[in-house]
Amino acid sequence: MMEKKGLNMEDYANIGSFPSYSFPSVFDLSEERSFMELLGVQQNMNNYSDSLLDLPVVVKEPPLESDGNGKEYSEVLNSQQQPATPNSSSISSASSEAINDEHNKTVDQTNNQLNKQLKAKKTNQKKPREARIAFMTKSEVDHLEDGYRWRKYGQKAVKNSPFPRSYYRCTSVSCNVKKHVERSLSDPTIVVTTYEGKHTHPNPIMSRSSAVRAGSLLPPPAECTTNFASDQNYDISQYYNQQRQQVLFNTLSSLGFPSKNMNATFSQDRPLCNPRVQDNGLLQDVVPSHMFKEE
DNA sequence: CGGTTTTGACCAGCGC
DNA sequence: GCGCTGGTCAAAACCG
Repeated sequence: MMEKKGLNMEDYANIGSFPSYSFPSVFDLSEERSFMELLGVQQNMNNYSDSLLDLPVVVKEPPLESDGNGKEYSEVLNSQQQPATPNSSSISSASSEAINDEHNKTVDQTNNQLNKQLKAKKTNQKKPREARIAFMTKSEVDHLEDGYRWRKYGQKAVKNSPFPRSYYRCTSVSCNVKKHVERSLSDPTIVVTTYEGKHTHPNPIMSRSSAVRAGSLLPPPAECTTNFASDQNYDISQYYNQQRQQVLFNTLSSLGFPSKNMNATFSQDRPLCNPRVQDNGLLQDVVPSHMFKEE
């Protein structure tokens, strides 16, 4: 079996320029195409770089319309995955196949859900549903900070999984955005966060200076690395967490979530350094532009 | 005290 | 019709 390595600093810096690969970004589900076919995306990606295995899949489900005949599509994007931390590269390397399996399973679950929804659509044309966007993120914490305030309103055990699914609702009045968070069964290091709906209000913590925007796919700036090397109190994994969260922000922005003045910062509690300033720290930095579809 | 989390109950959709 | 499952409700507990 091919040995796979986790992301190192060089990989991390290079993700932003990985070559374009050709696969459909829009999938016609009117043919009841299996989401398993989307695995081809991952398989194709495997041909390019091992490090791409560390990229999460973003599955964007369209809202289910009640009017019937329109074609449905689902878009698969790739956003930056939190790379393995220096101490956890083994997670990435050892779990490359696990991640693929996870992709399989998650995509399969999504497929099953969509098939059900398609079936329901064909029969009853029931109530429409908001578009859903699912993120697979490697994280130690279940509830990833995304800048919005959420109130947990439920938790359910998931069939065939020891990990419960938590349900959250945006706390802003008149904002009906919901999300649910669950851990992957086959790879508990992966958190699957599914957003439903669009926020009707600005992000409450989006007012910080753009000078600390951390949207790039670059390794920690030199001073951070230096600090990391010289200061044991500096947790470089925190930097990567912030990077990942920023990408989550940017991904949401790219997919139509409120994104004006998105000068996010996640570095309030990280005084040792500022991440490299990047004006174009959007998902486009890591995803070929042809993969985007305007709504 | 107000906001959030927890958790059992409830409901709807679906398959058999 | 029944059971299973996902999703939501709401009262109680918790917390700052």
